[in-house]
Amino acid sequence: MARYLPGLQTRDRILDSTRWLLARVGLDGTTLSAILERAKVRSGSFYNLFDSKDEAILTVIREAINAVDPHPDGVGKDTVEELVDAYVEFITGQPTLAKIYLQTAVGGAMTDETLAHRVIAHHEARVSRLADAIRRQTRTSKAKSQLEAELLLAGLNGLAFHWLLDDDFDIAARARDLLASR
Amino acid sequence: MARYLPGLQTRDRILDSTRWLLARVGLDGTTLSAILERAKVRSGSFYNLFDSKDEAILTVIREAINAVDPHPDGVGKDTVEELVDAYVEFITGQPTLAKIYLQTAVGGAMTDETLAHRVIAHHEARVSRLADAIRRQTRTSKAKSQLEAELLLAGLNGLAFHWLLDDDFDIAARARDLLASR
DNA sequence: CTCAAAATAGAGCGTATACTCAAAAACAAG
DNA sequence: CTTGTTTTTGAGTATACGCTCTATTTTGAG
Repeated sequence: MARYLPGLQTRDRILDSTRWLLARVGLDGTTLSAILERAKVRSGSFYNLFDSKDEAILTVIREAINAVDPHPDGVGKDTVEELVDAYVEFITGQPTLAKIYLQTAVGGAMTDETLAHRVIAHHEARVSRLADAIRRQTRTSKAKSQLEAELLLAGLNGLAFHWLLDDDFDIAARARDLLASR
Repeated sequence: MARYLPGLQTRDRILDSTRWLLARVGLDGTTLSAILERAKVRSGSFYNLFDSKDEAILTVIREAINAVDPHPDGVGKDTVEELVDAYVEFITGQPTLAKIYLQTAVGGAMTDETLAHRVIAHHEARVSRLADAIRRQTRTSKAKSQLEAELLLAGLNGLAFHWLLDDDFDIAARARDLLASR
């Protein structure tokens, strides 16, 4: 058995627990004791692996932000439809991370400035990638495709927002409608 | 001086304080002592006027949800443009309440079930009102205008979302673009 | 098996929170 | 002014939080 494996395993258990709690009960509900109980770990072990409770939480949130951007290798090749599908799949397939992502964005809690910038940066990256795809397919001007991408992504975020409120909302169908209505 | 006036005034001060704090520091930061300090009220007075801290917070949140729906008298008359303008004005003019509204929607914190239903109900009311306006102007079918309204509102929510992240984002201009792109 | 390093356990600490309550103060009608 | 009511005060309580620390157990290479 590799040497530092047990520690890494409990670290994973802690992050799993934190991720689960963040999505279900939000930032408030994600208390240390809740994390510990779910991860079956005692506080001493926790503080051998993380400097603070916030470190565990920020680790999970960063992971959520990164997860919004799929297939980083396919930049410059994918179609608009593929990008929209990828977004919907992310939202519905990983509602846990999706919720955390949107919660972080709306902010209020977790007043970490750098986190907000990170979300903005990711948002802009997704806009320009979408704009590229639009430009490749429709050969519109750069400014126009940028605007179109911005509006499309706003629509998708709005749909995600609605879906989080209402599980029965058919986000995939509405995303297709959104694409068709362009 | 009217009899129960002083009590009502401190009640207002408390709600003002709560509203301000909810928007600036979020739900977490809105502690009792923060509310008390800002309202210049001691805990005893607070608990003469509210049963709990949550009661004050929920009062403010309900107010925020209701504020999303402007001019309830103009139902059946307003144009799509007017409704979109009203939405943008609400968001930019009352960012405090807007932020609380979106935070409530994304949820996580404040696990009040009835609150989520309230947000959904309001959302649906706005969709159908928007759909009516669309129908009046374009004479499309009921189903089609309903869908169009849903997508338009999703777009607006997405833009609001972006604006909350980034103050410099020109939500009014983008909302106009969104209208123009239909 | 031995033993040093790694990992866990869990009692305990300081602090902040929401909330209570008895007493004092402010107030307005008679 | 007197009096009963409303309002405010602020010390005090119980609880939950994040976190520390030492003792104990587990681990795995030699």
